[in-house]
Amino acid sequence: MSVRRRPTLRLVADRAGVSPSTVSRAFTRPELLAPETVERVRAAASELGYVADVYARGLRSGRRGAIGLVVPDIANAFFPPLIRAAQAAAAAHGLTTVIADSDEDPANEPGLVEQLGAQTDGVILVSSRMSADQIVEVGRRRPLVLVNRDISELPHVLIDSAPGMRQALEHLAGLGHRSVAYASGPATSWSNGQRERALRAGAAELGLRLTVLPHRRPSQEAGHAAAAEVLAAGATAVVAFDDALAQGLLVGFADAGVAVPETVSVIGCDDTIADVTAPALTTVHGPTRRAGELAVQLLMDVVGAPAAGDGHRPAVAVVPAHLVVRRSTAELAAGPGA
Amino acid sequence: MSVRRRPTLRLVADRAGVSPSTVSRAFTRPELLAPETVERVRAAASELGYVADVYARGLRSGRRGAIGLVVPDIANAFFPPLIRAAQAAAAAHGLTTVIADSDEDPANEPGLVEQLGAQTDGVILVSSRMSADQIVEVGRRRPLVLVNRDISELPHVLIDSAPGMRQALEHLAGLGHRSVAYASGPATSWSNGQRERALRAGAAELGLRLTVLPHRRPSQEAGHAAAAEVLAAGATAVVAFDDALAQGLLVGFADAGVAVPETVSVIGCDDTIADVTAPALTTVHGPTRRAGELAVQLLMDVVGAPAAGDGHRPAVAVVPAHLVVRRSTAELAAGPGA
DNA sequence: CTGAAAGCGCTAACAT
DNA sequence: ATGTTAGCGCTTTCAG
Repeated sequence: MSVRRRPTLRLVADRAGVSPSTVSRAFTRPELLAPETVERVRAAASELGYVADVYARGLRSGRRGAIGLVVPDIANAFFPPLIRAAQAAAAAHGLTTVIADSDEDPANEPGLVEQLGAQTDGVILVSSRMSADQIVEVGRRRPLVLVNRDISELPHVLIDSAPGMRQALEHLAGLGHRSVAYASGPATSWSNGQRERALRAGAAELGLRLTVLPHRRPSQEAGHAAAAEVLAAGATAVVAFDDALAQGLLVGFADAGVAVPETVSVIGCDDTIADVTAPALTTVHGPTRRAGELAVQLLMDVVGAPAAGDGHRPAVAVVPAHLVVRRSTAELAAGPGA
Repeated sequence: MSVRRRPTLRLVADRAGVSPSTVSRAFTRPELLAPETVERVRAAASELGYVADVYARGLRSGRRGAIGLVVPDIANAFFPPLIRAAQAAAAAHGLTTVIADSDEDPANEPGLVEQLGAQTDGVILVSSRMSADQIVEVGRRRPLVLVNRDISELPHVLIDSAPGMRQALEHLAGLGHRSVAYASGPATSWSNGQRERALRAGAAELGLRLTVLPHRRPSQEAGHAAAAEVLAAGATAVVAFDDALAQGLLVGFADAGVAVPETVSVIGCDDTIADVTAPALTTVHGPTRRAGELAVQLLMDVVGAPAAGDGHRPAVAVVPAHLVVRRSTAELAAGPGA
């Protein structure tokens, strides 16, 4: 049970009858060696249970073999799929992923990015709450890729809700709705701004009346409180910033004795809890996993580039979200609004 | 934008007019230095933006400054709270946390534990699906702490559902129920076995009839299918292995036109989605966060022990789960059963 | 294609 | 209380 010392490269070298450098090359640049040598070394290594020491390698080579990922809250259902995808993509490049959680506090982010930056080859910052200036500043020191922040100085991937928002409006219009409310999310959220803009544009084009409700924290409680405002606005349908807010609306309407979807239709966003609600939420689903993969890819590009950013402008990837119709939206029946 | 070289300890030493070892000590063992020296060194360091290189330090000292955490699936709502708590506890010890995801496949676990073991000071293996033998084997090489696996050879922390199960039964009995079903989870799950045992014992003592349904994957679909079996068994209440299964039951009953909680009461387990369902689930809540903290603490003990496990038997921590009453359980009204 | 030699940046004896 | 010395285990020129 006592922790025995791990075999070193030197030991493998002796056993295989070669020099230490050859063992090193057998793992890092096998193409430089005679195939039979590679095989002999590998055999010796696996007999001994040799695994290269990540720290020694990192020290010598400067490559850390890891990437960092900073999210506001692992427990928020939006992030884990993205995390998993990023982790898988990183693993495909032979890299470990270190995850940090800023606990929803932007003040924690610089330290986290700094710390992870020091022990990884680069970091992916997801849905940062920091100001653009701060982000650019931390991005100056080490390779940094953003997700869901639109800052041209840095490479980033954006989940574009606009197409989904547009589809939501078309769906509603097709069901006969004429007056729609938007239950806004946080004022500082890039995604919220983007969603509101898409909704305004779409409503204008489709001839729908759009009432934008005040900014709210994306929580169930906040959604509950918003239900009355939707009714007061005379809207027969509501699009919410995210599924948590939408779920709150569902409960709010239920408590007020208003039937969903018979009397009012509800659409969420993010598709995080949508199939667990009653009724199942019609929602805008974003390709979160794809975003995670792309972020890793962009990071690999930055890390790979010799003197990044001196000639090229940062890469940007945009992935579109789309509507998923479930049970919380329906044809406008009689005429309950006003 | 190009990534400039980080300042080294040597540089700080020159600027502060001291030797490298003094700089090192100023950060790792300041109590050995004159306070004014410590301050001078720290000032120089922060002017330069110096941060110790984790890799060089790890190589020299043997301490990695990190712990590993292996879970079956980050996207499963049960794990993130535990992860966050463990991360916070580790950070309090000055340690980073590296998370790995076995993707629900026990075959991935040994490699992950091995890999993390090499680059951390020890690993926490949560809800492992490996056989006990395999676990003991991987635990031989590096410090390992288990969560929700009861293996006496290794330190572990268990979330004990028994008290919660007992309370669930008492709650049901108090509401007039006499016949209860248990919707089992995976056959290989330690937690499932524990829950079933507690239920059998409790039912016997309270004079309730208990029908144990066949093992199922803990998914919503599986729960949906189980609804009919509950009715067929003549039970007026059902306890499910977890909330996903319970949610499936809720939907299954709704589809069958059976009212919850009026006609049948439903109790979940884990409290992962319980406040989002309709009706809100009465469920058994386990102190997941506490379990995460304790796991880190046990790991610290193992890591700290000079020659671990040669005299002492591995430490074990057990934390009890308890019932949280919400809206999916109610008094038995008329007499619908049979 | 393979080996010898020189450190990466830090910490831990060992000396003062 | 601080400086000196010697590497941790690996990769990487530089020579063959």
